[in-house]
Amino acid sequence: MLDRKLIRKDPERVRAGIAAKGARFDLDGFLLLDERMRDLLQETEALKHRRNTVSQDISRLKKEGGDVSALLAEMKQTSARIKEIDAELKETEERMQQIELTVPNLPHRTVPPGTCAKDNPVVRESGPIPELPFQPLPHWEIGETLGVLDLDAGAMLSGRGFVVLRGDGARLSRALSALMLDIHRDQGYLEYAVPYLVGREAMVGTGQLPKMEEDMYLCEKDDLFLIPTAEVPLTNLYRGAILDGDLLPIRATALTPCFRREAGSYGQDTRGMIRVHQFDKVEMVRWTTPETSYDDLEVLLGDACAVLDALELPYRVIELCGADLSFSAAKCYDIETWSPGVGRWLEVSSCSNFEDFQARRGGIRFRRGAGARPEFVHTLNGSGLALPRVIATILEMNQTPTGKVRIPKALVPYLGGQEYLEA
RNA sequence: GGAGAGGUGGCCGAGAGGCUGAAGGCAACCGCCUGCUAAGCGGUUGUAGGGGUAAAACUCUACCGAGGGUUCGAAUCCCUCCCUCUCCGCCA
Repeated sequence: MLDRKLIRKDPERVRAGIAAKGARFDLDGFLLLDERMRDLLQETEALKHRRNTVSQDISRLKKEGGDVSALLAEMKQTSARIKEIDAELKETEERMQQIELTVPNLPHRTVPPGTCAKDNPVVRESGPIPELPFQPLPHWEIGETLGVLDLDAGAMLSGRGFVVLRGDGARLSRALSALMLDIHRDQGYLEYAVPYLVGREAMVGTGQLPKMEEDMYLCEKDDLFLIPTAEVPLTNLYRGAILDGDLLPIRATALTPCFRREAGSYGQDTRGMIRVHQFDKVEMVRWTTPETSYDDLEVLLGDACAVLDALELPYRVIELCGADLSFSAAKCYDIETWSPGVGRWLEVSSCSNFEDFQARRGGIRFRRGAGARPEFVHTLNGSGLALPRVIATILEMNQTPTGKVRIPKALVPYLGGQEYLEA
């Protein structure tokens, strides 16, 4: 949610920011509603003031035995009028809130302009991509041959886009999760285990609702959503809270499955484990102050890259241009790792600063000291990392001509000393 | 799922139609005093929104779990919902 005062005071800046994201918003209509709302507010508040004072008079006069019938009659009318105005006020306010929930966050001034993914500049590369001295296979072939990946079983159980990991594949996934969580714990993140089903309010708080409802799995009986990312339960942990400023930045991490309908993405990236409806991901969230949040974003990005460094996987960091930024983000870096089997860069992490956009929606604030006014925190999150694509690139980057797959050194202890995956 | 109890400020806790933004206590902050520490004394301390201002000051309105209703007037009466606790049932 944007600051209503900002929309009021600097509509052109809002207009420009939304345009940079390639979104549309009837700003003028909103401003009209806002003006109407304030007119109504003033009228009803003046009437309420009158009612409050007259009510006192009535009480006093009654005690003195005076005649209050004229005042009662007047107040009856006044109250009726107040009721009318308040009804319209409520409706106006609700309409404004509905609109506000669909207005995207504004991009930070440093966000590169652009209209599509091609305009995302590469801002960092881990190093040269090692060339494999033979024709690399895609992970689904390696996985099926080793018996660690069973796509048919996934499709049979739940349909296309669901995968089954088997034996060392499942163990590799578990080992990766543990490694990632340990790395982030060392970086100062508190580990959580959170619900995978959340209420509407949580989804509105982080910005998935109302706009992205079609992409979410919903358990209708209980009106609970399957989380698309641990960002939702984690960020909402502090919904409505006023945090102690001295404790910022607060850091949290969690491993959860993520559920995404991926509506409308049929035909794209459908092979193997690249785009699936359910996948495990380790997520990091930071709550911080407005003045430090962009430093936090760089730290967060580094915290995510550290996982790829540990796994010895080549990667690059791209910065999303305006049009490619998600609804809630003000700035975002994607980390991509190289998949020699698919011949493409695969996104394994997205690190974003939401500034106070989510904090406004969820009412997450902090106080700089005793007696200071509460201010909205800035929230950030980043994947650290999404598992399936990491598993895919490990299989592909570490494949050998004999069909074995070398396990990255950092993972070996998590697999009981095992150094290779083999059939 | 059934039965009961309850949700009031940072916390505890009174209030049972008007004099209550809310007693009392605790905590925090500021000042005084005490040669340390503790105690003591005085004062201050909620949130949101509107108006106002260069910014303040100031001012109005709302807020006692949420939403409706009754009334000139609701923390207080009525209805609905949510949450917490206790007991019973069911279940990994």
